[in-house]
Amino acid sequence: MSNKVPVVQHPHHVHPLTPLITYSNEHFTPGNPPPHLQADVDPKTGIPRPPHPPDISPYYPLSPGTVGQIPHPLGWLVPQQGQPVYPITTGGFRHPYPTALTVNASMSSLLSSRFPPHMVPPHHSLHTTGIPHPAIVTPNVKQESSHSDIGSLNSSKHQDAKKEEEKKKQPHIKKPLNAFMLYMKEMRAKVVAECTLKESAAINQILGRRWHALSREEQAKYYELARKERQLHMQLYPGWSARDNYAGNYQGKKKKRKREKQAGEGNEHREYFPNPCLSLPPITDLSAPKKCRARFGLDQQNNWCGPCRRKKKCIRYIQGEGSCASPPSSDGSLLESPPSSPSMISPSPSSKESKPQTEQMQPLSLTMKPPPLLSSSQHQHLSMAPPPPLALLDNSGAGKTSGSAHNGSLDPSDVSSSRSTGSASSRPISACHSHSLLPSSAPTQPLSLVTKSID
DNA sequence: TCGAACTCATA
DNA sequence: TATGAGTTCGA
Repeated sequence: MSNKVPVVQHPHHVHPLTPLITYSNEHFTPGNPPPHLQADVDPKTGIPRPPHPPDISPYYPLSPGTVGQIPHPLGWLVPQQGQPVYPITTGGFRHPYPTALTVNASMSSLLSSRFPPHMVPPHHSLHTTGIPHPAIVTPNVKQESSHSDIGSLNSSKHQDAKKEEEKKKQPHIKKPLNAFMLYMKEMRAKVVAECTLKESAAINQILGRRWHALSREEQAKYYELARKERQLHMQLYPGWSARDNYAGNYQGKKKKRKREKQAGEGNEHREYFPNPCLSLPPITDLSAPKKCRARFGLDQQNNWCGPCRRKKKCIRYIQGEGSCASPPSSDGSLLESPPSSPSMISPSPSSKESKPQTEQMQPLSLTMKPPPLLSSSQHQHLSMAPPPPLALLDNSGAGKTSGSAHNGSLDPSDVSSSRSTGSASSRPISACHSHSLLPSSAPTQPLSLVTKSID
């Protein structure tokens, strides 16, 4: 990941509101020189960059001089005397934030934020503000590849390294955000606020569910937005294509090993838990330890069955003990006893074909990152813990997530308390989920999800 | 399969 | 501080 240069990206800077929130200079971090006095050159990349205050998305095409004016976020895209190159649909995106910020503005900033001016190819000189193009990341040319000098045993490797380095010197043109990404960017903050979630993975899951809960119309807007962004991207970088981006701009970034998608695991959970927050069981990985992993532990992976090694469905116990496929059903949670009828799964309006039932049985292994290295005994402990009582979330009528309408709380305290209390409480998750079912049990607490394992 | 955004944990 | 892992979806 040495090539992933966060030069122009800062996780917290993408909040759609930041452009408005942070316009005031008083918001600038004390000690920071006034933006206009700041050197605009990124020390790392040498690329001029906008003197954004820390809170402002570096993408946001605001030059210091524009502070206070709040120009149209797409201003840089708007040719002096022409129509915006990048017409933004004014379709009614919902307002993701409580502020008066229009979604259009928000979305516009999302878009424009990726296309600040100065990185635009020369022939597309749309602006002269000298703001780096967020979609272009000049990778840090690190010395890491110089290790090939050592002995230069392998001249070919050396050459490769050089080539790679040269590649690195070329700015990396980021892919335009796809529809989901746009949606994610916009909604992340909201989800975080609602659920007080910190774990990006969990948030993304929620966002994914919400995404599918969106009406087609809403999705279409994002698709359209993404399409436009792609078009714009293509305009800005005529030679660019997703493929090229991969083949040409690929900087040798180490691939993340993607978690094996456990047979559509994600989707069925989506179906089960329309409520973004509620949908995340406190301990999603509980099921995993029931497999070879639990049995043998991490230190005996050689004993695991193949699928388990690949984090796939354990075949051994499905066939042998069946514990994986059908964990002891102590409380009748849905997880343990898959829906007997498809009606249990209320398809979201835009959901794709429902997954095979077998997939529905897949344990939910999201959100919860189990302790990095659980000892076998710990795994055993986990495996003996009551199965995640995901229960009862009959999504009917809830398929369409209406944002904060789902005000379920997954406050860890709820979970823990519910665990130690009454019978119904032996289902921590259901307790959480039940907020929507049993409103009385849950005052309006900030949503929170337990993303860490519970003691 | 990769890459996009994002956060957290770790070396 | 940098990197990897983890999640999502689209291309």
